[in-house]
Amino acid sequence: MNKTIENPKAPFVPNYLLYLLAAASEAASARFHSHVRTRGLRVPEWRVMACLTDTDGSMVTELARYAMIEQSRLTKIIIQMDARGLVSRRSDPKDGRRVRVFLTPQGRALADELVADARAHELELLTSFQGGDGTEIKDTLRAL
Amino acid sequence: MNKTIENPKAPFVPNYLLYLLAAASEAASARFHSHVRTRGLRVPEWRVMACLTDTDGSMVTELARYAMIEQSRLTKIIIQMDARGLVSRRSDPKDGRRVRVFLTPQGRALADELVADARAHELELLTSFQGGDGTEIKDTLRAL
DNA sequence: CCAAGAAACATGAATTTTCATATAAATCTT
DNA sequence: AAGATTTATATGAAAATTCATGTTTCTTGG
Repeated sequence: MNKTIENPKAPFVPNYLLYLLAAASEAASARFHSHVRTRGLRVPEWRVMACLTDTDGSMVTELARYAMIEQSRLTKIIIQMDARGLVSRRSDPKDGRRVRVFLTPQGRALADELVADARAHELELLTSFQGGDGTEIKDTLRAL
Repeated sequence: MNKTIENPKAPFVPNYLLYLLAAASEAASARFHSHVRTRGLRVPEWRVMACLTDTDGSMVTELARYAMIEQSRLTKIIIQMDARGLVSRRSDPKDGRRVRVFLTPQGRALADELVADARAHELELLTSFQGGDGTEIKDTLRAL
């Protein structure tokens, strides 16, 4: 009874969409994430910075949604980043409950640099693995 | 139709491949992951179970690669799952360093059930969002 | 206007995760 | 075959994350 010859069932995991998505995300990100760490940021911090380059001054809850980070976790991350001088937190004058988060000049400098690196890395990925501009993959991913 | 003219500052994040990958993975997984939790498992535990349905009896390091979980973390997860009776750990008689991990009957029952649920969920996802069998998306993801 | 409820953040305790390193068993070297 | 090296897993302390809930500040119906 040789299992290899007999084996009628295909493995589940390597063909499972959610696994492929997670694996692709991991694989595609690994190199850049380690670049991020060499710049002294952890991945969630980088996400926050990247989001802030788009929506500087957004409130914590908005930022949490945008960066896909749970709120209480984000609060703690932001407090640390504030302490490191990467962002500043100011309460919204129109609504005292809200805390708006801004990049500091130092934070912006780092963010801009990393965004540029990210763009370069993305370009590399897309050209080396697909040749195109990624429109197709991206549209597919957006559909999910 | 020229985005650049209408909106000179196109946002970075929503068009960034690594973000789209992470977001797609999150979004696609959210529902099923919460199903997994209702069955009393955390996501990494589910990953371990799913991998073991494919490669029951694999060693910790192999399992770590397959499940995309760092080794020392996996060791701790497996120890917990062992305590809960979901898996059993036996050292390899051929190589005393290795620890082979097996699903217990109880673990296998749960795993089989969840894999079936996962397949059903995957089918739902693919038909509702694409209509096809997902071959195309999957091939694209594998390429990354 | 006031009380009740909702929204936005913060907080604390329990749990997980990470990172570096310890331990132990095989393999290689000479 | 002893010592050195590598491989496999475990462990411990520090740090991060989760979950439930607390606090403060708006909002709204009566």
